[in-house]
Amino acid sequence: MSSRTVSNVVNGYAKVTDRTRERVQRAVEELGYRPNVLARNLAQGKSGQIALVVPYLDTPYFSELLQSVLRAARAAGYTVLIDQTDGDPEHERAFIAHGSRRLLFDGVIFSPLGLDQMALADRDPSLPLVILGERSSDGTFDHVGIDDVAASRQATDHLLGLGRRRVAAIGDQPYATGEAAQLRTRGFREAHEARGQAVHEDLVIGTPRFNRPDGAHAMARLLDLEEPPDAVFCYSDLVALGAIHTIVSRGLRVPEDIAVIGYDDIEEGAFSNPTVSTVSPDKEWIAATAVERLLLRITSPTPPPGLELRAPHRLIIRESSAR
Amino acid sequence: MSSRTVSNVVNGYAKVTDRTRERVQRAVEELGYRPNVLARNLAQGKSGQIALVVPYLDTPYFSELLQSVLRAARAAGYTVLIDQTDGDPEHERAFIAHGSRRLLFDGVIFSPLGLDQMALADRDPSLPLVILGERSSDGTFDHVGIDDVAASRQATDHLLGLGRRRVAAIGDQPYATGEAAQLRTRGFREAHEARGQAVHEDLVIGTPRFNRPDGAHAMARLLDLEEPPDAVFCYSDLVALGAIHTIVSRGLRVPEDIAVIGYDDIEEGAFSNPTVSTVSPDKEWIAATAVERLLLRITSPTPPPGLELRAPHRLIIRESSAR
DNA sequence: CTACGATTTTGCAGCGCTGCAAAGACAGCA
DNA sequence: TGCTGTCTTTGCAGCGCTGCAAAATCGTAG
Repeated sequence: MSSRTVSNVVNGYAKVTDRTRERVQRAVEELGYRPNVLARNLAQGKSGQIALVVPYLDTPYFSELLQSVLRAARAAGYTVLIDQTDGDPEHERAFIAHGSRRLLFDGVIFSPLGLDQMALADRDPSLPLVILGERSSDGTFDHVGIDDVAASRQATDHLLGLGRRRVAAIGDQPYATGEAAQLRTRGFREAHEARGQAVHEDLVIGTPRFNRPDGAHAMARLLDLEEPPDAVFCYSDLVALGAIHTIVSRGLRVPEDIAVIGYDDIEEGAFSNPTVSTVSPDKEWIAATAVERLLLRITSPTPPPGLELRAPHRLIIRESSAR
Repeated sequence: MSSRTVSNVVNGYAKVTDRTRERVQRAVEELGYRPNVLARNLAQGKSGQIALVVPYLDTPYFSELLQSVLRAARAAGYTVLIDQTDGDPEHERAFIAHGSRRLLFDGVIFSPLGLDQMALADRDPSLPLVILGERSSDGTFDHVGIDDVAASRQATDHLLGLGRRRVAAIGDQPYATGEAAQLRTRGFREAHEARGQAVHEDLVIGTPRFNRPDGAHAMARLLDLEEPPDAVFCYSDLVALGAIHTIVSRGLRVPEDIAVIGYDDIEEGAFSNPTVSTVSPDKEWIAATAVERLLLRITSPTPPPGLELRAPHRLIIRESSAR
């Protein structure tokens, strides 16, 4: 009973007689043998791990996503290693750049924040990569995300359809790394155009990030205007929650005085007061697809073409923008 | 220039002449050499990874914790591998039981939910382990957590101090795996005793988990009572947010009609409407201490004694229980 | 110029597994 | 019984690194 035979049995590989299989299994049982993952990794040159790299882990959107990624990876026998970049371009680059720590993981699902399209191109081409969010694929990796422009157009149109005429947008980021924000702003504008309405440029507010304090501050600025908005399209649910916090603390009502819609559909928005209307991306679909494509990329002998994968999304109308 | 010498330089080890060091570094640079982590792992029998195992990753408390753990681990040159157990006892056991996948990680920071003290004892004793939450140490692992009884006593006392006389508790779990809940219930009772008040037994409500829907349902049951409570101590902030959601949707006011206090101090509670009073455990301290103890346990030749480490906590009073 | 101790470099073995190809076992048929 | 073809088992090499001990080098003293 050679070690090689044991290996065959343990891995379910190859042709093994039922008799041998049983004998080995009994021995394994008795001796409490456990295969050494490290040795297997070395011999195969693979780690059986994938990395999920996101800017912030305490952002509900990402932690909800992480959960789904974890599930999908586990189903395929992979473990998940995580890292948070804080949006730091250097840190982000290190992860995808030439080799770096490589080998710890067989592939990466990456949600870039600080890296623009240029920096993304300069990467280790042998590292299987799936990008989430708003960088478009250059053909060497897959990109999974919803159609931001369309979703933003729908959200904005919903507010305009309510009869609101001074619709604000919170979250614009008019610089190279703010692609996601810019797509949403584009959708915001398209919705106005489609209805023949002019965008109130003073109501388009930028924020450094997409979290609660950002939303709260931006909203305060909007309320300080001579003519405050009567509706707000927020580029994330957290921004929306921050904005609502400010509105309410100023004694105004949502949605009566100001209607609000967010983006991401985090659970929190379904229980807040008021509940928050939102653009709901299908996170389960995104996670499952990202993992599936990544594993394909890892196991495929020839690199598959880089795909642009559009996840489904829908508008969820709750109290914050009810009629 | 042997491979062994390169190894010495790369690891900063041993006595190496400046001249050799330089020569090696130049070569490394030119050839773009990267050490193979997998091989090093095998040779050393370590993986340089620690695992963080929690019941739910989309719970803000855990994702905020994860973030701090990640930071601490990274500072020590370790990568973090995560797993979510969904509170499944089998899954939890597999992680700490004899060997299991072992070797993928050098140690585990574990927040058990489905495992009682008994099951916890039956584990691979060679696996460095730090427990978070409410299992007490049996001397072979460290335990990090706040003093739940004291914290709960303080929270309840705060409500009683507001002059409220019908104080409810949401989150009790009177079964083996509900230790955390039971400690909080004990604190709840102690606070009543200290003030010579009787606990209204019908106002102590159990919940299967500690999330928003649980809080919302439990609150609905409380409001359906003949004599509803005028204050509620919730065993998590999510429960509190769910409860507030129900209260408000029934047309009642927080804190005027019902005061609410939660537990965990998640960011959400600072921006909700109303903002939520809470028991704030020092998460940064917990994460840093857990990682520190775990690494000590991993690197120490003789296993250090299992410590009970009490993290600091404080009461944060916000709108939901303002006077 | 040789000898010796101290320091740096090198070589070898081995971590435990898998890929590959050779060896062995077995069954069928002449 | 002997031979062939097929299927199963085995042995060896090697993944790339580190621990250990031997070999080489260097500096200094006799």
